[in-house]
Amino acid sequence: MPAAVLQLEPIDAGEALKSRIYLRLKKAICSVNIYAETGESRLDERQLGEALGVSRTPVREALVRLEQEGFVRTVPRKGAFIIRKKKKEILEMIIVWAALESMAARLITEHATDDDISTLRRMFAKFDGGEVKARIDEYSATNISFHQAILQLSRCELLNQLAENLFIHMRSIRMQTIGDRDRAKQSIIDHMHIIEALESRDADVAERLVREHSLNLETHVAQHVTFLD
Amino acid sequence: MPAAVLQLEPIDAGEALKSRIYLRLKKAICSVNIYAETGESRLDERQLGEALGVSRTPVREALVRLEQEGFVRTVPRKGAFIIRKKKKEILEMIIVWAALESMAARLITEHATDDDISTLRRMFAKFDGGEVKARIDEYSATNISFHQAILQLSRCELLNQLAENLFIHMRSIRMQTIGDRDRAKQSIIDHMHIIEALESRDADVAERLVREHSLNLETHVAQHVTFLD
DNA sequence: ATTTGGTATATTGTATACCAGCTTGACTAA
DNA sequence: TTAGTCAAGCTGGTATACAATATACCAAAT
Repeated sequence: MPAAVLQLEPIDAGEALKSRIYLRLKKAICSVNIYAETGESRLDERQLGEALGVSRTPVREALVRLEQEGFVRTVPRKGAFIIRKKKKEILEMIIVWAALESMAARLITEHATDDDISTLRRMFAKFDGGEVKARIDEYSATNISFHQAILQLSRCELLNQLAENLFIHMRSIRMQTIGDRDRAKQSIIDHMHIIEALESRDADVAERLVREHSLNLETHVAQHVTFLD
Repeated sequence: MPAAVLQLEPIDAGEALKSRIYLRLKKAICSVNIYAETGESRLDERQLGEALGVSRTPVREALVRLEQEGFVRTVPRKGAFIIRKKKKEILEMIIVWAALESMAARLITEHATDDDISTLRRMFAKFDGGEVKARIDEYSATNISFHQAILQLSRCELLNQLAENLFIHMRSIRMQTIGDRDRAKQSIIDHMHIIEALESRDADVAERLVREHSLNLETHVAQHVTFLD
């Protein structure tokens, strides 16, 4: 006699402790790690393990991953510290970001649907009046979402993944520079031009505009940012 | 009295076992991991530790790093396996590589010395005769070195670092496609154009040529490569 | 003979034990 | 008072022990 056929999902046997710990720590770091922070930032393995109810081993493996991603630095015999990037490293990150995001823009012109692109335009609808400066915090969030959306719409997972690790730092930088001079106003203008290029499916222009937008940020940081180092 | 100021290099306080193991394993994987390999590719923690004369713990931490970088995949309760990328992932890597290398080319036109750039040209001197196909293996090595050199001359550490992790896969792909059709011949032509653009410090052209050179590889792989999956 | 279930074994995941190197602070001597 | 030394205890690095699970093999039943 035939056995009864049950439709069963395979149970998720894994995503072991180390992965869950990794995600917890990353989340915690991302929500704290503002460059404004001043205090010491050492992560005590025993303390973390105790707080999470596990031993040091999986905590250490999570820390190794975080180190590999550039979120923490472990000094032999001293411990793991949340990283605050040097200005030079920030500038390099912006350059790499420019490379990744401009390629993403190129891919969008080739692969994305019109509907996808229209979501970008809708993000800025509420700032049509032009009073950007008055709602600078709100605009800052939109600004950041815009750049994240560019990466996601590229439909290139690897591009997304690499950008993701730069993102936490980029977010801090963008938040702390958006208020300078009339960068917000220029930002919204740049974004509109980028959207127009995407809508007209002009890969070369879209790529160039995105790159220049990022590299402008790089120049600005190089010249005016003093809160690093 | 003011203390004498001595310029002292910080001594290398360790680079603990896990780092050295990590480098060893990475090197070993890079030198073996050809997509031609067929056999099982599991890495036995105990065995590795024994071979290196250490316990499993530092081996595991090295494996976590390698996993994070995409060289191995660990399956819960089963172990770590050297990764063979799917075709889709290879294509994404080539796209990301194009983004990184084209940005590197741009940076070269801005930062590199004439002497730096001349080293690129010298790499191809021995193939001046045009008999590339006869020495395809030798040319393949030069081809790969060329792309590596572009990244290095950019003087952007982060760009280099990110490209480094894609490199092992790119190398395999390049080695296995350089013999197809007359790709070698076209390759050397492309490279010369790239060098000319760099020499004339034309950022836009250099960037475009590098990008197109990579994306041509992507198209070729998409259409003709069958040894994946 | 084939299939099924159990058991033995091997291997990873996690916890704990132990070691080495710093850091700190107190005590002593100049 | 100050500098120097020594000891104790933190803290991370490594090794090992224990638990959980996957795989392979074998025996028994149909």
